Amino acid sequence: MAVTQTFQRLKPPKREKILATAIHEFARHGFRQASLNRMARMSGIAKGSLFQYFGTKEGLFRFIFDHAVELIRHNLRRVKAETADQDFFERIRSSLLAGVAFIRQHPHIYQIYLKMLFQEDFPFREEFLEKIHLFSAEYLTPLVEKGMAEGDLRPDLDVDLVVFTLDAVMDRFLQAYCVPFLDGNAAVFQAPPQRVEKQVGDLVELLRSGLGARSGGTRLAMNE
Amino acid sequence: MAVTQTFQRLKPPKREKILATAIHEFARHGFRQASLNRMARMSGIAKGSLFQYFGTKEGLFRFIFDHAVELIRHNLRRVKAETADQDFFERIRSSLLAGVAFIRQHPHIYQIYLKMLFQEDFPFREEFLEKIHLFSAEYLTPLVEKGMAEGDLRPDLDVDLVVFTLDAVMDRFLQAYCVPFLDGNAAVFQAPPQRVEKQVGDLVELLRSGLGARSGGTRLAMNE
Amino acid sequence: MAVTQTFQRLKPPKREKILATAIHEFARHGFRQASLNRMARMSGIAKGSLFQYFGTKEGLFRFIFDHAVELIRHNLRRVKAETADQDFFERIRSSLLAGVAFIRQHPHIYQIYLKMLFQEDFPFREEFLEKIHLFSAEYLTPLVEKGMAEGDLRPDLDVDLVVFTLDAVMDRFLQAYCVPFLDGNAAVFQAPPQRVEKQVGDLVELLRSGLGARSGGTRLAMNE
Amino acid sequence: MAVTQTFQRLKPPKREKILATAIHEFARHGFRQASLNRMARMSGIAKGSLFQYFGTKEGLFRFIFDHAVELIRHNLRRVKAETADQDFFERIRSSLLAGVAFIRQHPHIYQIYLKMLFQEDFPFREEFLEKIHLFSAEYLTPLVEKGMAEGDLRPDLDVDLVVFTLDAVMDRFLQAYCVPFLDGNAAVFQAPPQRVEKQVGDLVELLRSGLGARSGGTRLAMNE
DNA sequence: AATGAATGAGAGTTCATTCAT
DNA sequence: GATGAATGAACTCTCATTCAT
Repeated sequence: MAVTQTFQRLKPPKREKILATAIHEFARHGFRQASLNRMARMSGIAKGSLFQYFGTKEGLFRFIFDHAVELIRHNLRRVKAETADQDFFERIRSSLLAGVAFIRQHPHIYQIYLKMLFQEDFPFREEFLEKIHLFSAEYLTPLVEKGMAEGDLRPDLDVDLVVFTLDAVMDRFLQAYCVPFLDGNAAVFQAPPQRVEKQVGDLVELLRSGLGARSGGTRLAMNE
Repeated sequence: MAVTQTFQRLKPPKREKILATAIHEFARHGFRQASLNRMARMSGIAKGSLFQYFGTKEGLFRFIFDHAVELIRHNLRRVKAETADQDFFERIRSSLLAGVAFIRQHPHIYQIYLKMLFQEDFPFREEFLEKIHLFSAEYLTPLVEKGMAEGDLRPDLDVDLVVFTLDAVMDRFLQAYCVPFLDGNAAVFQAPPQRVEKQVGDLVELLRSGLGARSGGTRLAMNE
Repeated sequence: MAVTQTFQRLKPPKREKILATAIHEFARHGFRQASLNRMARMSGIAKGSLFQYFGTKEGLFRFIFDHAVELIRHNLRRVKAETADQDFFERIRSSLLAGVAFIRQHPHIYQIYLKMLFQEDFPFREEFLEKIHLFSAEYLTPLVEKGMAEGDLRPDLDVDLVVFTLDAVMDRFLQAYCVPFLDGNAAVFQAPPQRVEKQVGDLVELLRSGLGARSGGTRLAMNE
Repeated sequence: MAVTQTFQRLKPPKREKILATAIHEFARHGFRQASLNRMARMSGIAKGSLFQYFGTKEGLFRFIFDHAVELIRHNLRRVKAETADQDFFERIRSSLLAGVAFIRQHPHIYQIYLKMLFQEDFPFREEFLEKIHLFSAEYLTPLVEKGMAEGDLRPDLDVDLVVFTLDAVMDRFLQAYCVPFLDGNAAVFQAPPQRVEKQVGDLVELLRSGLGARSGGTRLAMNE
């Protein structure tokens, strides 16, 4: 167990304060460079207590990590359920908007995610990489399969390749759209809402014209 | 100048040894966590000498950085020139293969690149981000424009959106394909050559069917 | 605050030991050349602890500095009060003797004072120089003014010039008398007490004969 | 010998350059904190050469030191000779003005002098202190003795006490007047010439009224 | 259970000095 | 004789972790 009962039994405000401070610190500095000294100072908690609760720095990070995974998993499930009756490209649009909303709400967690992606000396990196494959494996794949079954997608496409491509494009869109709003210091994320609708819309239209069943830019052109 | 003449005048084997050790160290640990102590120990020189050569840790990194930028820029130019007469999608295929080859040859540089992408406290990160926009701005954009002018691409596409999509897909392909071969410790990159050809081929075919002039749309139109 | 509560809460013997060692070190070597390594070794504590207590080398020096300023200020006030009813030249004599006694009791602080006077790269040097002007401004000036008002001094004298001269002579006397007893290494200050009385006496008599009311100036004025 | 013949045989411009740079460096940073690296860089001379010429850092300082002592001694002798026919207080005035002129011409040497006064870890400090007693012993004492013999000074004065007082006052005057003009960085010494005449004049008048033959002392003597 | 003082290894950096060229 | 590359000790400072209170 990465965290003691002692911590779980703390009064919620204190627990939240510690959690928030730790997430903030790891988001700003990554794992190795994060300082327990700073965390203790900023959360007003004794340094020794942190060790009592989490054993080691790694134990604390483990706790944050699990917490974040849970948040994300829960979010994906919710979006999946709420969009079950939409057409394929609508679901993609909704997923992207949900992604932006999530990052807007939890910017620090997204920063930790970005850091973990390529920072090899994070602990659990292997496990982390496996877990984010959830997105493709558990989220996108069924979506694409359903989309093909229901005729929203061109029937000649390879499912895995489509999943790969969508994953790449969507992930990169989130990065391209959100990173500029992540303040280097804190988590100030305020993107103008009208712009994101437009940009997501354009991207989804491109995907639809390339992958959609009734697609084919030329034909549309000829029709006009 | 980030490096002294002293370093440039060293005997090549020694110079290479120091360079290789430094690249290795930065690739494994990022900037902040990289240790000049380790570098000195591993390259068999005195710690003080590193400072004589590069002034500061940042100076050393700057040197590695410029070296890498030069390597990449040179590579891109070469590929561009060598593929000038190919059709658009052939060029994309060649670019991807060249990318894989480059990473295979310089795995540590690729690791540093990946770390710099999201590790906020790298020095020169701003400059770095500007420089990798070269890829889109100076490399992909002209390619796409020429592809559209010569009728390889559907004429209804927005150039910027296509560039964004290609950038995302190609970058993610390189990550997806190459990262598993990057040993956490060192730079052991040995991917079976026949597989990369196949995978690049499949990806390019998907792009062609989605974005190519004679792609799905027309055929679907004929079907009706 | 230049020093943490941590330090203030230490058991007095340990606190004194650290303080004494630090004063000793700064007295011997000045600021830049003083070594926290040595201090830690000599006071038998860990190097890290010094930083826990004082934050930086400068913080430690700041603490010593404030401590010394307080000592000196307190001493001056005490002497001023205790000699309030004496005639001007008696007060000067008492001040000099008090100065010698102070240096005898706190030789290291006097050494630090001397170093700060002309060692330009001490921290707080500006502040320090301002503070020692206290001596002239807050201590000597009122003394001289009272001395003139009460007819102890020749009425034709310029107050500022007298203050300047007294400051110079007294300061130089303390240097000339005390420096030979300051061991280069440690703080061995043992001047034969009977000699200091004699020397101070002689000096004050010279001052009296030059500046005293019944001396030359007035008579010359009358002669003209 | 503190300096090799090699150095003495250098072409004068090079020799001067090295000397000037070294004086500048020791003036700015004192002995320990002065950096041979910087000296080598600023004088355009190889670091190794400095060691060839002077053996050690201390050897170099020794050379500067002797050079400075020679300059000062020469200056004192010149002033003494040039003022041989003046009255005592005129000579004091001339000496002060000559002191200001010397510092104006060699500000760096004066800075080194000030640093050596109280910086205990200068090499040769003992020897240095002995040598500056030259001023009192070889310069002031004969002046005072002659002044008394010729009736410029009150006959009741103790020669040593007068020498001590003059030494203190004159030294302190030079410090008080010149230090503000010594730029912390370089040696920019530009004091308005008309002011120094006035200030020296006032100080000398005070001395004359206190110590001069036609002042108080005689009358007191007559009173007895 | 909570604290925070103590620690020591390791970080980047500077520098006088040596010595092969 | 002149050079400047090489060195390693010492510097200030940080930090995760331990442990007595």
